Amino acid sequence: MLTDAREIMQNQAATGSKARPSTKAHNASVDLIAVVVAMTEHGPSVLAVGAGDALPSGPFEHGHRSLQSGLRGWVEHQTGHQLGYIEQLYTFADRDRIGEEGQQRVISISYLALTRAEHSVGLRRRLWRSWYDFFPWEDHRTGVPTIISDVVEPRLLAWASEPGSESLRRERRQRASFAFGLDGSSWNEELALQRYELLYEAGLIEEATRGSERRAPPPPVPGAKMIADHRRILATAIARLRSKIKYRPVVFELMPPVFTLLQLQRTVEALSGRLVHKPNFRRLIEQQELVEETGETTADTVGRPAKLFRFRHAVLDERVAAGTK
Amino acid sequence: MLTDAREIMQNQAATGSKARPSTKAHNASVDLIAVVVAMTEHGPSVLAVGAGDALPSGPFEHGHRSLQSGLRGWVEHQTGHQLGYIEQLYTFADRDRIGEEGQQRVISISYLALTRAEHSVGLRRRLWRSWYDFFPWEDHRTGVPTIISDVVEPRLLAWASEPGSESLRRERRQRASFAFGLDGSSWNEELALQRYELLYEAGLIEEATRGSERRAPPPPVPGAKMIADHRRILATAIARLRSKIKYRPVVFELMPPVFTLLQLQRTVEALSGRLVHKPNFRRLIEQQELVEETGETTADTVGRPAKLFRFRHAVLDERVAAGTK
DNA sequence: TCAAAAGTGTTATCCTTACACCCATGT
DNA sequence: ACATGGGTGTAAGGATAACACTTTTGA
Repeated sequence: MLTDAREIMQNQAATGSKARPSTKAHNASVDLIAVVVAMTEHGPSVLAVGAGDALPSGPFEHGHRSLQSGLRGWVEHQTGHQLGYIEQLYTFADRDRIGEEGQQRVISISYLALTRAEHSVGLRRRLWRSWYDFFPWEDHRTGVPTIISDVVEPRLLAWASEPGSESLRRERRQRASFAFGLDGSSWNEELALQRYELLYEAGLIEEATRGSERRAPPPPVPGAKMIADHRRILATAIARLRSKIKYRPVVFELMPPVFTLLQLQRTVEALSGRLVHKPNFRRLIEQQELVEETGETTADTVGRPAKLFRFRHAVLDERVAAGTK
Repeated sequence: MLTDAREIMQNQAATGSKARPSTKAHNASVDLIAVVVAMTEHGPSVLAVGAGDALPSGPFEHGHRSLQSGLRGWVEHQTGHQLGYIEQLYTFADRDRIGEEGQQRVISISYLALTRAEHSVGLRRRLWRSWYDFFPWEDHRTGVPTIISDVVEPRLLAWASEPGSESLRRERRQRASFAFGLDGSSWNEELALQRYELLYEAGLIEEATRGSERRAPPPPVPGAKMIADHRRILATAIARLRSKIKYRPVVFELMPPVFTLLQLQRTVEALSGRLVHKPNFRRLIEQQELVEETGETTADTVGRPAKLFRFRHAVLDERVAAGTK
């Protein structure tokens, strides 16, 4: 783990961060990518463009005042949708791409944005797709999906039984059990990214088997694919959001101004992919003083009319830690 | 909140992410910035370059295989230090900088890295500085630091009493109390970034008062300054690390291969800036099976010899959630 | 009267925190 | 003997999860 010879030879006086060698500009193009989430009739949904298999994105341009405003601009251009809450996800460097003057580095900065589907303006090419179209194994609201025991588990076990060292096989079985709640492990909805990466590593994701790979790739696990690594970015967003709703009041970005507690509960359940205990959920929300009654009740559907609530925006000043679990 | 006219006029057919307008390349230079943390005799420390007021950094170059390897390269060049654990912090766009051909966008990608101070090779310009030099109000290991009641609290209250609306003043007082544990609030060590931002907003940070500002800036709160926004990046790293040690076993990246439980406890305390209950800490660590006995005991110092432990690297496979609280 | 949704009360369990105390070793 | 660090037992308190049950409306 020592510095290799070349590095040592090159070392001269260390330079402070501002005294960088300016002999040559090392430029890259910068891409902004958005995972825009809203609740639709089909569940927790993500805004897609193109053939419904791409996240809205575009280059960071000189005219953009900031990264976030650049992102807002592209999403509005491509989907006619205004963004509210925005949070950065991750930055990564794509493989080199061939540009006009030889190879060109591309930096991609991904964001998670939350809105309401009705915020759209006009009817451009815009598509809401349930995120469970892309990750059918992530929806546990009606129990463990059959796809796990029917497809995911056997194929992961096959992968974990491939030739190799026994310790490698044991490690693979262990990771699979932990990520998907097999054997004695319990399901943890926040591991969405680990699950995707595990399937990817096992060659069970369509995007993973491309070009000159091995001779017989196993058939991929069901789930709509996306271009490039957009599905991985979506998995990152889902994991982040599932984690965040537990300690920050971000669900309300997805709610209409006025809602019932059951509607709020259904939203949380849709995001986390699992059911919650109704009486406890209501107590938790009211006890945290996240909402206040409007005084109105629902008149519409069947059943006893429910009180209507609105989010207490004041909690954003009062406390940092407050969420739905 | 509607799309403005200019935006609507510009809108044509929406483009998928790969069908971006390629008429003009929009390039930026990319900077990598590292917050390298280790435990030294002076407590939790950060690797500084220049006059001890800059984080190691350098441009992402074409020769770099990845963002992380570029970061490793720059840190090794500037400090002779090998990095182990690395995690991305945040990406931001600096204000435009004047380059050779007019203005030039600069993207900065910041990272948190954990190592041990002994990992250094050679003696280049390298400096470990306790992070409490930069944030003296963050060390609560020996009780609430006097600087809070003597300096921070009165100046924040003065700021919260400036002319303006009553609701603004109430909001400022509320934020100050919450962030610094004033009035009835309790201290939360994870709010390091919010505290820095609050002080910055109140004009109490030296870096905040530059150029043609108001007539009489108040004297800044004690604490070593850094160039540009490096101190803010450091605050981000501290907050991230303080949060992360609670649910991921990252402390061990800072420990020698073999250590006593008290040494581990001291490290956790140094990072979080507060003391922990010894018996409970030991039970927690052992119960989580994060460590295993080496069979050896310490022979050196005063007191009863302590058992030596090593980190069980296997837990990285077994579980994702495991930490020191 | 029944289904659907809104609610209330209470208990069991676990986790965290704190307190009290004993053990082993060197000066 | 006492200071320093290692180590065990146990109980109080709070948060979480679970179960049982009542209320209000529309079909």
